[in-house]
Amino acid sequence: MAKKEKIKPVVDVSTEEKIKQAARKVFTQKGYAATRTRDIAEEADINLALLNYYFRSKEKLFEIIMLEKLQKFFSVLLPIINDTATTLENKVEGIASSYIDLLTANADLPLFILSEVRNNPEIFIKIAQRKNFLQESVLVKQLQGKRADINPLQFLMSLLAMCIFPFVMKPVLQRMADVAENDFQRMMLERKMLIPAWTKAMLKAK
Amino acid sequence: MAKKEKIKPVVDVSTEEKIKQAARKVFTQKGYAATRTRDIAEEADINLALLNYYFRSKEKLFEIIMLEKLQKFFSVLLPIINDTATTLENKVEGIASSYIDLLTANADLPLFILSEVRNNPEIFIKIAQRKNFLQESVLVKQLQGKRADINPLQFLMSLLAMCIFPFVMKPVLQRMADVAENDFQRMMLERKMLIPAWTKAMLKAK
DNA sequence: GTCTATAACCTGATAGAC
DNA sequence: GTCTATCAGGTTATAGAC
Repeated sequence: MAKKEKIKPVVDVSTEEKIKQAARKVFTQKGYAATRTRDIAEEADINLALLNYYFRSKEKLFEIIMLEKLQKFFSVLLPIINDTATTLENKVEGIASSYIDLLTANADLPLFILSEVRNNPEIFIKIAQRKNFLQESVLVKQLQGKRADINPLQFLMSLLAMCIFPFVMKPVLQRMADVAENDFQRMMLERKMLIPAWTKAMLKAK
Repeated sequence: MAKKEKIKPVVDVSTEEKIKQAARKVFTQKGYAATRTRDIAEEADINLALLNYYFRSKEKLFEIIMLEKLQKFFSVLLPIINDTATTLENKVEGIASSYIDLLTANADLPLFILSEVRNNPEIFIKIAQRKNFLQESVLVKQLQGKRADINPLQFLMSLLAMCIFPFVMKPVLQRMADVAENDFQRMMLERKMLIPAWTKAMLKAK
């Protein structure tokens, strides 16, 4: 349980939580550098000084939000790829389904993480539990058992690409391909079926 | 006429060009908001005032660089997808090969474009020659001829994802999967073969 | 805990000498 | 065209009253 409030009505959250919610929104939308603490204060409907009272600095607040977001992003992946009870096909379905659900509700999450990691690689080390958690995963072993001739990272990268990239491209798609919000969501739902079918075909390809 | 130099030795470029080169580097590395005009001036090894003398403002300079980068990014795609003389398979090979070459030399190009478009959608309209240039392309028609039951955008999105996403993920990969620069480049070369094979399998999948 | 006022600093841009 | 010096405005952060 991340928070200690017993029952917290949605209409009356603590000031600290209001600031965090606002920070989540503004940071992910605009990125660290383009965000002013005033934007966050205004969004949270609180006084600017309170931000520093609760979080000391913009940077400290950002770090909290970023760690949260990284956690969110990877907590989808980790339990699935190391599940010894499921097949490779199950895992692919699970990853596609969970990521598409997560990103449908948080479309700006991947672009936020990726662009901030570029400017701030250090923060990324903090959450990376251990290096090579991908290569040492059950999924990779299953992959190698099935197709020893395929570099597992190549496959994994394509799988993640098909799940995540559409959300990174979303702003572009909406402008260059006239894809409305409805259409986009329908397409992402369809993707939950397409990705397992396509990756299955990829693993059969010679 | 922006410049009058006929032949310009690499060792002695004009001040204007030095500023542009520096701007290309700093803007793509850090993004618009995190870039200070002082960074660019320092990188270009010129006086800060000269930046404004030649380009009026940070924003104007950025616009020039961004248009250049968008041009670069889409000029790979446009001629290929509308070539009536090539097959669908040829087009996939061409896209994979050209994008991987382009991005190997300009790895931060996609993340730069994608993250700046988020903050500044207007500039994007300027270069988008016409909407729906994807849907109206020869490639989409060929796709529909082959598999009328597949949404061409779904296929195209996966194709571009497999070409571009690895470069967006590159900073993450290098930290979470311990992929060195050499390994990464080898993988991208391998991808030029994998993508045609995989997309072919995808189009056969039922 | 919350507010107002302000300090301390940074950044884009320009004036004016050369 | 290029430089130094500086301005004007904005930004983070804090001091101090309530």
